[in-house]
Amino acid sequence: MTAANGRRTVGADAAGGDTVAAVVRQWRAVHPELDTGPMEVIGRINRCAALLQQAEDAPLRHAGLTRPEFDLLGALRRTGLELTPGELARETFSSGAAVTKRLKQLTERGLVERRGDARDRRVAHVRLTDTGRTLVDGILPEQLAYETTVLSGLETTDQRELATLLGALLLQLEGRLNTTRS
Amino acid sequence: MTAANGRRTVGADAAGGDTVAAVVRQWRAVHPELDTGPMEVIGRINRCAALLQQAEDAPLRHAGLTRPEFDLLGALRRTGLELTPGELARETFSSGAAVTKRLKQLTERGLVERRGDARDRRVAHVRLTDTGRTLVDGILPEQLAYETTVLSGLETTDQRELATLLGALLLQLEGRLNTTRS
DNA sequence: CCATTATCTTTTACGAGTAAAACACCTGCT
DNA sequence: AGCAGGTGTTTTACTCGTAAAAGATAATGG
Repeated sequence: MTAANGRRTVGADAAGGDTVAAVVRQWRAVHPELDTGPMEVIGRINRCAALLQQAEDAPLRHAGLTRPEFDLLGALRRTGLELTPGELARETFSSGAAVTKRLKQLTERGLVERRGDARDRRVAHVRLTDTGRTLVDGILPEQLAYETTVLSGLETTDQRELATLLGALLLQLEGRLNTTRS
Repeated sequence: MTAANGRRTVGADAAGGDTVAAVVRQWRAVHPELDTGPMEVIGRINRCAALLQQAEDAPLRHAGLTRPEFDLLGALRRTGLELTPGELARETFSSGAAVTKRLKQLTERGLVERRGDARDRRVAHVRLTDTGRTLVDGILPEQLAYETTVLSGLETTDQRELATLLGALLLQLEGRLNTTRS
């Protein structure tokens, strides 16, 4: 009872397939009456995200950045604008408090600068420094190249198909979750 | 310049599609020479995972459990065995330290019990209490029903196709990342 | 048989995110 | 003008995860 790698596993996952398939098999053996369809989608999305986050951040780590930090810098770079902390929070899907903390660190490292608004003194405007922009522009190609190799196990047509299906799902989720504030 | 919901956005995402598509369009405008293909897959996986985690845990929260806690209980339930902390860590893809902390809380709540090993006094064996098993068996159908509605925006055939593609990707990732310990 | 090394688990110190409150400032109404 | 309420940002208190070290025990090989 051993998986493809050397680690011993406890369950009925010897018979091939990914780890999520093994988990689903176990659940079906215990609760045959349940429809495990959703687990095969959601479980795999979560597991892929977890594995990708471990893997994909290698080029970032090399530059001393975390993914959330890079997302923040990237938002400034790809919009080409100065953004306020609130806008950065929306662009990076994180809380305002988290953005505040990240800005503090990125400012200390000289990657972004802040400037107060003349009219409305509550708001700040954040922009990339030259150093910050150079860093982003240097990392991005490496990051994309790395992601390309991570996905290289999948045919190009499958990658596109996957992107399309995920896009459709995402569209539903973003619509549903923004309206259904239960 | 407004997204489907009411929140103002800063970039060029008015033209429809999901938020990841909008981000990719911005990057392409700034760096037309880069192949943004991988972002459309990986970005969407990450974003889907983030949205699903907010949404999907509603039935769990209702039962006072976090997803990692439920994963731990679920591992015990679906294997039907007593598991050691180490095995639980592997089954739930988390660190040993995290498992230790969760076990402490779940034990205090009377959902799991521990028992020492007679032969090897380093290891502990953890099992569900009756309360714990009842809780898991009560939550699981709700959880699956909820996940079904979350995915209901996608045709059944598309869901299956998505599950298949994700399974193929996951198989690659799990193989690659377990061998390439860079 | 004892020392070294490996294994299993917990502890410690710390970093990072969150929700809620606090601040600071604007805006519109009377 | 002045205040009530709204908005943008930061602070506070807390939770949770992690890495690394510690602790305890087992296995191996001179």
